[in-house]
This record gives sequence, structure tokens and C-alpha cells, in this order.
Amino acid sequence: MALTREQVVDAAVGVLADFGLADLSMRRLARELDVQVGALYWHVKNKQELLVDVAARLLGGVGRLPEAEATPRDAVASLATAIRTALAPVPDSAEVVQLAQTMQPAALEPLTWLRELLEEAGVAPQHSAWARHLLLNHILGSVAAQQDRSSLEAVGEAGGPDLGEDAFAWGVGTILDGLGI
Amino acid sequence: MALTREQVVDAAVGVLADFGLADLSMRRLARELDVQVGALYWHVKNKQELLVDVAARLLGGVGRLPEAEATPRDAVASLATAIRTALAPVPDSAEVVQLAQTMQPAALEPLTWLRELLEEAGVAPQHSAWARHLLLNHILGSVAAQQDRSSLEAVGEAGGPDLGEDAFAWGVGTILDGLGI
DNA sequence: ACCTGAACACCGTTCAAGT
DNA sequence: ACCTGAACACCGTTCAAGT
Repeated sequence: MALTREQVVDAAVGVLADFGLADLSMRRLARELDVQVGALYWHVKNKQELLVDVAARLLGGVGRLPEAEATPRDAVASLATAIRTALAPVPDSAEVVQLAQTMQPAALEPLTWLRELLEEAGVAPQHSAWARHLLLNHILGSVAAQQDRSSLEAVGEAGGPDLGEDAFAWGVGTILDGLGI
Repeated sequence: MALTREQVVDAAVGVLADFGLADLSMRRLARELDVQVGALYWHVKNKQELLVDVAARLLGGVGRLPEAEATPRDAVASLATAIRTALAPVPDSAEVVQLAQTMQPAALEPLTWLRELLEEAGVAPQHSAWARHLLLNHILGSVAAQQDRSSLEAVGEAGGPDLGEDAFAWGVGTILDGLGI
């Protein structure tokens, strides 16, 4: 039975989740799938395009409205937290999402919802794109910092102050305060 | 006359500034310096350590207090802007600084001043490390987004909304508002 | 349509041996 | 002290040729 693009993305997500981006090579993927490297290029144009699919898959489980929120501000905070929760357990997920977002912004739906919710919460349309970026940089930075910290700990080095859930929630609150919503 | 570590860092900064991180390889550097690859490893432990030096050099021109600022808040905003201005013209500088900051936070002095100025401006010590991260993620995200935009334009693709100086200043203001300083 | 085999043009790092 | 030469173990991508 022929290999599918789905299977290639599956394998890529698996390697990323288990070993990180440094180990996610086309050749490693080919080995994992018992196929020659060249075969992958029939299913994906190149590695970057594959990573866009990987990022989309990582965010695939993030729903638009997990539950009816009390306030529009809570809806924004809740989506930001859902995105962070989806990325947190996957090493280097922030880098992958950043790359995907640069190459194909429309492919990452939950990130576009962020802007819509911000506008619904009262952010002016001229500022909502900037506000989305502000929030997204905080989410991705928070995920990356936490992962760097745990990998340094694994090597026995100190990792600076804790940048876990508390810092994340505080940062989201600070940004939303600054936006006046 | 023998090669020096300074010259290796110089060459690395040059290649980064002119061609970007993708072209900054140890072998490319060796070619540029008319030397064999192995020679570089007498002067630097590995590529990552070299990139920490590159990042420190990029931020080396950022002074602690460019001028007496009217308010502590202005001092923070002014340092943030100076950091951004130093990084903006160098492709992939945000990635390099992020890497360096993860590996050797103390090596990047201007980034540590950020926290001090935030405390002087009234941010509580328990929050100043988080606040510094918030601001730094905005600076680096803003630099990266602007550079991605211009490289997409060079390839003839649309790059989304403008994320230049206006967006940067607005973001800094929003964060400082959120901090209540 | 889908894959193999093989090549092209690269990487970072190490290290005996030379000067 | 400082560098060369050469190797080791990798990369992403392409493409004729096979089935």
C-alpha cells in the first residue's frame, strides 16, 4: 500500500515530539517509514512545506471556543492558554510554528482566531494585527523559554527563573491590561 | 600572523550581516579567512559558542543610558528601541540573540539592563524577570517579523501588515501600560 | 502513480600529524 | 601555539530509471 502525505506528517510529528527538531531530518523520516529519501519528495515539495503541515497538526486540536466564556477578555486569554497547552509538550514547537506562520499565515487557523477575538473584546481594527503579534510572541516565547529551561536542567545546568504557567498567565494579563480590555 | 578569535567573530558577523544565518557555516567562515575548517576549532569551542560572541557583538554598541531620560518609563522604552535598532539591519539577528540568550544569558549585557530599568521604573522584583521576557519577546518578534516581511517581498510575495517602527513603539507602549508604569 | 538508486553539493566536529 | 589534511557521520534536494 502506497505511502500517503498523512503518514509522512504523522511520522514528522512523532519524531519532533520524541526527539526534537534537530533529529527531524528527511533522511531520518525516510528510515522511520522504511522508504528511500527521494520517495518523500513525491508527497511533499520540501522540508519547509512539511513543517507547515506539522505546525498545523500541532494546533489542530485547539478549538475556537472551548466553552462559553464569561467575558470577551476571558475568551482571548482562554484561546492563548489553549495554544500554549498544545505546544508546551512538543520540543521546539515554537520554532516550527514561527516558521509556519511566516511561510503560510493562513494555514494556522487558531492563530487567526486570536485577532478576531481581540477585536470582539474591543481592540481597534487598526491595532488588532499588532495586538495579535504581541500576544503570539508572548505565547511562543513562553513555550520556547520553558523548553530551553527543561533541556538545560536535563544537562545539569541552571536555567534561570521559572517561566511556567504562572509567568504565562501573568504576561497574558499584562498585555490585555495594556490593551485596555 | 596568527588568526585570532576576534577575526573569526568579525568574519561571522560579516557573513551574517551580508548573507544571513543560512550562509553562516564554519566552512564558509574558513574559506573567508583563507584557512582550513579545523583551524577555527582552535579559537572557538563550537559554532554555538561563536554565535554567542556574534550576538554580544551585535548588541555591543547599545549603551546603557544614551542620554538622561525624562522618566524611568522613557528609559525602558529608549533601551528597547536601541536594542531593536541594533538588530534590525542584520538578517536573522533575532534568532542568534535568542540562541545566545538561552545558552549564556549573562553574556548579553544590554538585555540584563532591561530588567534593572524596569525595576527602577516601578516593576516589582517578583515580576521584573517576567516583564523583561515580555519586552524581549516583543523586541525579537518584531525584528524577526520585519525581516521575514522584507525577504518575502524580495521573492515577490505579500508579507502581511506592516510591522515596522510604528508597530514596535505601539507594542512597547502597550506593555508598559499593562505594567502600570 | 509511486518509488529506488545514486548522485550533487553541502554540513559540524575531531584529531593525528606537521611547523 | 597554531594550523593542515583527512576523515566520520551526517544534511536537503534532484532525477533518471524502474515497477
